[in-house]
Amino acid sequence: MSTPSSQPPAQPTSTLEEIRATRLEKVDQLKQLGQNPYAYGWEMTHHAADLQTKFADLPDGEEVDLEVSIAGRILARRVFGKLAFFSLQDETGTIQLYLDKKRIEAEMADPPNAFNHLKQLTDVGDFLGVKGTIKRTEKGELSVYVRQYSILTKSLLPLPDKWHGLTDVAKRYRQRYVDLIVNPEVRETFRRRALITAAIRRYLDQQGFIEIETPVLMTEAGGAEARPFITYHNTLEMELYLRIATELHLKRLIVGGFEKVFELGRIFRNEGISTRHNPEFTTIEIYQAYADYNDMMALTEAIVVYACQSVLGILRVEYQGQTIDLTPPWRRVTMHDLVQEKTGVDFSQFSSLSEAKAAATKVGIQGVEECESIGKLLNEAFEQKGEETLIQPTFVLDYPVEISPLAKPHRAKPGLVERFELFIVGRETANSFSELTDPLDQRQRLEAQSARKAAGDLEAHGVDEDFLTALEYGMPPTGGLGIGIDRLVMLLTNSPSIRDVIAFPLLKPEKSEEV
RNA sequence: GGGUCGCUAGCUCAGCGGUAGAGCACUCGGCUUUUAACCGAUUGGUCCCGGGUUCGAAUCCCGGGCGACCCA
Repeated sequence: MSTPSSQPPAQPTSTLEEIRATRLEKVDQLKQLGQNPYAYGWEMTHHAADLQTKFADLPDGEEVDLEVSIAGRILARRVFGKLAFFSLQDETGTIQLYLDKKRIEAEMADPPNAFNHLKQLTDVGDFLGVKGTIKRTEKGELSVYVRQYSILTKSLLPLPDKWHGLTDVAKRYRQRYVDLIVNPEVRETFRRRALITAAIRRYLDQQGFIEIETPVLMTEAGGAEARPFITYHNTLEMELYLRIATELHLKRLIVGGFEKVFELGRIFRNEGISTRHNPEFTTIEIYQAYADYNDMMALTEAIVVYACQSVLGILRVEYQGQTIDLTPPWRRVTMHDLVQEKTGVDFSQFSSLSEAKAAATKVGIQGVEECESIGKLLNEAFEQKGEETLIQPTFVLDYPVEISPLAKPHRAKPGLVERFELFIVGRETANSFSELTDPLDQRQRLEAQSARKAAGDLEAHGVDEDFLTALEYGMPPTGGLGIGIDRLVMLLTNSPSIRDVIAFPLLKPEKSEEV
């Protein structure tokens, strides 16, 4: 006895493999119809956002006799018997497609039954090019009333749930392209990041700075205290380091006669990963001849203000529930004064290390015993009691010489250097000095560091002899400034994690390879 | 490095010792004003991996992997 059935039995199509197979069949069907499922291009006249703006005032139910041509990815399909609505997403936003069987089949000879093929052969995720007129539907949705369409690229894999989207954090970072498709705010973050770096370059260009690219591969890491990545050059048969800073090369350019140089680029530090640290990150370092750290403070304010205005248009920034006011001038406070303010201890009074240690212990500073100088103790007290309290932008000035091997001695305060760091939301966002130009002093400081490297300090580096040679030719008085671009972008995009502002952050592979 | 939490269908999640579930997506049928379309039907699983306890483990225990948050 046969089962009376007018319907073909439904095939299982729910697993990823089945969905992919179903869509590959559609690819074949398109080819059989003479349609290329992987087209070569599309002539666009408009983007979604242009149309939404241009026809913002078009009344419900009205059509405009303007032929437009757009393209994008199908994000949603609402299909009826002889009518369908698709949501199409391009880089600028989304717009609805109004797909009417009667109209499409009157306009399109190829393929035959164009409306039915559209229903059967398209999926959410496909790229579609359409031509049509503008109409706001009775229900008030601005739409392109389609005359002709072309499937530009078939998508083989299903997108995440249209309502809940993709929330699994690891998956968002591992498959950022999916994250970008379904989470519009992620695209906005990276668009803003581009606006910020473009604004910074534009500002510096206006001020007469030029950008010069310096080596990433170095025979000796330097310019900062950090563990470097080590790589290997085959034909030279030597180990090379990935740069941990751009400082030493940019200063060579100042020696060479450039007066205003910078580089905005990637540096690499072989250290831990956290919401504030990625092994590769972006800094800008800027050097200006005949300037000092006071000039650099003004430049820092100017750059950050310009970038913020360019991307947000205001200077009061909402960040994770706090309001950060970037209106200059920003607070300037010496490290000594700040530590005294936070702990009640005036470290400039002490004449002996033991005296200072006793006072530091008394106010609850940890790790006092490891500090071998008053300067390190002061810095320890600042990091433990000061840093995280600096929510509004604050320049902290005049650091101990012990932790600042590339900065010029303070012109008035013995034991200190002319250096500042900028803190915003408790995070170090910029670092600057009046650059050390005395080659003999510089040699002493680098050799002391080199001795620490020999003693096993993995964050210390050997002496860069060529850099010292450059200084011996003579470097003019110079102000230097470094800004952490990722942290600035976090602030201006209200992103809690550095991974939110790096398109492809480093993650461990999901499955460990054979060991 | 330490602590806490998480990992179940393509996506979002429930189930917490007794036959693996829901919504969405997919597939099929219907439908010319939807927008999380709707109605009906079908389908879909290495419950992160490996051990152990148990008559029986997604569930309990141990180890491992990956991630999130906090701490150093």
